[in-house]
Formats: sequence, structure tokens, C-alpha cells
Amino acid sequence: VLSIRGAQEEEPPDAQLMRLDNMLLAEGVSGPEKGGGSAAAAAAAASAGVGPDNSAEHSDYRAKLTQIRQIYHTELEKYEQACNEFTTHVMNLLREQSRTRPISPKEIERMVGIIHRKFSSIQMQLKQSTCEAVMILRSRFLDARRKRRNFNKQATEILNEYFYSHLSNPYPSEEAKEELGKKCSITVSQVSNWFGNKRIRYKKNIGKFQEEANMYAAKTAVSAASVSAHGSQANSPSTPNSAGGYPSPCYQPDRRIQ
DNA sequence: CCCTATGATTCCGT
DNA sequence: ACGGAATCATAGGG
Repeated sequence: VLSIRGAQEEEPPDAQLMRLDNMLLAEGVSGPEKGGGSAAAAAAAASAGVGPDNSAEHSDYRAKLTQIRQIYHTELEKYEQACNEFTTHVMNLLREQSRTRPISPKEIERMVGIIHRKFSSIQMQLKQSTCEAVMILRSRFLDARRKRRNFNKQATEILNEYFYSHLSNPYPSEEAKEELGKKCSITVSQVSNWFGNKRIRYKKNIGKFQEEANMYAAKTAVSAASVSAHGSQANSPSTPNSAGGYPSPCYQPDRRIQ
């Protein structure tokens, strides 16, 4: 009713609308019809983390995204159409009224402006809820926590061997991480995650890991012994244990119940 | 179904 | 950018 001067300037406060538009575009909802969407989704999946390109999950995600996109487009179209219809309807009414009373073009313009603002606020809502839906979808499918799989036994074996044989400084270098990742067929960041988790959990409850520590200490001791027995030089294979970081589990071969 | 183990993410300090 | 800590979400075993 009272926004006459706002009729011409509709831009200034709509930073949020910009954000919504940008996000919809980036997510492939409002952009190009088909190929763009999947490309954006793939990029999103790739950037979202470790994503070993699970195409089964991924196609599911894409299907849902397409669904969202279709809904969005049909709704948008519906709103647009409704807006136009309503506008022409109002125009007709005004035209009819102009027979009984004078109606300035300014008034018509004002009415049209009001209608358009109303409908664009509805569009805004639509965009917002679409964004929300996309975010939920993303968190549902792209969050790697939701499809966590344990590493296989051999991989954890290798990782544990490294951890317990470097217990004094269980911080593998970049190269070491790469090598471990290669041996375990996991990514470097997964190796980093594993060591991060292992360090904190070991430190938090050393007692719980005592048995495991002893086991791996024994295992590496055995392999070292066999190596030195086989080879000629008695080189302790990069195991200068018990320096600074974590308390050594101090292997006790015949630790029994009292 | 509950509980623990575990991989991944987030927050924060450095 | 990396590591510690807390937390999330699922896997796995009883």
C-alpha cells in the first residue's frame, strides 16, 4: 500500500536472493538443463571429501537432485504464469473501472509493481526451500560418515604395525603416509585420519590398547629377528622406540593374571 | 536392540 | 596446513 517509491528500485536489499541464486546455479538446479547438473554434482562429490566415486550412490543422488530441479522449475513456471494471469486480470479490472472513474497510468504501474513484488517474494520462498532441500540431500548422500566402511584386516594390520613400531613418534611423514596408503589401498587423508584417531584414542586409554600393543610389539620383534637372522647386518629396522611421545607398552611375554 | 569400535568431520589452537 | 579434541554416523557383535 505504502511503497510507491520502492516501485523502481527492487535491487538493494537482495543480497540473500543473490546468494540463493548462486547456490542454485552452483548446485545445478537452476542452471543448464541436464549435463551441467551432473557435472556440478560430480564436482560436489569430489570436493566433499574422500569420495571413491561410488556410482551407485551417486546416481541415486543425481536422480534426487533431478527431481528437485524439476519441481523447482515447474513451480517457478507456475508462479510466473500465475503472476502474469493475475496481472492481466488486474489490468482488465482497472480498464473496466476506467470507464467509471479516471485511472492514471501511474496507478496501474503501481499495482503491477505490487503484484510483482508479491510474487517475487513467493519465488524467494521457493528458492529458499529448494536450497534447503538440496542441502539436506547433500548431507544425506555426500557426507562420508554415512557410508563408512571399515578397512580390511590387512590394512589395519599394516597401519597398526606402523603405529606401534613408531610409538614414540607416531607421526608418519607425507611420504610415509603415501606409502602406507598405497599398501593399504586407501588415500593419504584416510591414513591421516586413521593416525589422528589412533593417537587420540590410544592416549585416552592406554590400558585398553595394552594387549594390542604387546601383540604388535611381539610381531615386529619376531619379524625383526627373522630379518636379522636371514640377513647379515643386525640393523634394527627404523625402530628407535621409547623416545618422547607415548608411553611404551613394555612388552611382557608372560604377563598372566596375577 | 543396545553397546562399543571405528572412520570421517568439525572446531580450534598453533 | 597440521594435529588434538569432541562429535557424528555407521559397522559390528552380543
